[in-house]
Amino acid sequence: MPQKSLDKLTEPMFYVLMAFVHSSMCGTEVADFVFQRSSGEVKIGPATLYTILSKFEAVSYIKEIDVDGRKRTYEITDRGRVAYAEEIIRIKRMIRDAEKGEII
Amino acid sequence: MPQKSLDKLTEPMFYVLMAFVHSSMCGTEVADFVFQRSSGEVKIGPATLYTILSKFEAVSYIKEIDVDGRKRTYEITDRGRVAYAEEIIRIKRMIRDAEKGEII
DNA sequence: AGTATAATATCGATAAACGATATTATACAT
DNA sequence: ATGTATAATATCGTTTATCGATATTATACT
Repeated sequence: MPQKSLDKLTEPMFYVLMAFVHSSMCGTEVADFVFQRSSGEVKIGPATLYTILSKFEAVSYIKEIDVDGRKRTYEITDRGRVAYAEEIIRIKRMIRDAEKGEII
Repeated sequence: MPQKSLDKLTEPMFYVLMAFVHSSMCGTEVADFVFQRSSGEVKIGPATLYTILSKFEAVSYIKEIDVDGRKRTYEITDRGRVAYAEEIIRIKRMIRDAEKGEII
């Protein structure tokens, strides 16, 4: 059977995938990337981070490409790129829907 | 002490507030509004809906303005408008951050 | 009065976030 | 080679949200 996908991403998940679209990296590098890319607005602690990495590996949005001591490096997969692109569409739809209404 | 706010909104919460920005209404009207405004992409069932209404009333994003039999009508508050505006900013920031990177 | 309908409310299970803490592997100093 | 610091990952426990299913309640219409 085909592999399971996540029907939508949460904010931290979205930023984690964004990191891997930028480049392959390990967990702590993801956390740093997200913090910087979001200008310090989004902080992902270890609990959330490694939970998401496990989940993403389980659904094949990322795959491990290197282990060096404790350090595990992941790279995004085609499935991961698709999920990321779909999430961008979903987010943009939210903005469009909001702008259908009155300006507040 | 000042009243508690939600630090961020989920997708269904965002669409519920969007409904009240449009006009005062009751629960089932909210569900219909969200379905239509999102072109059928977002469906909020009763469990999620009334959980969110209770939460929003508790944090004063909406207030009850009429009860007619079972039907309870709510209107958005100033606090609710602020939360909605902040959420739009947050969502737009996600897109901006995504577009800082490579086009995929 | 009895039945249909509209609207709200609740149950129970699943998923996610997150601070705090623990574990593990390497590097560096003495 | 031992000890200590550091980097990186992993897990615990609590809280919050979603959501399908089902139940409850109030009104309207025979």
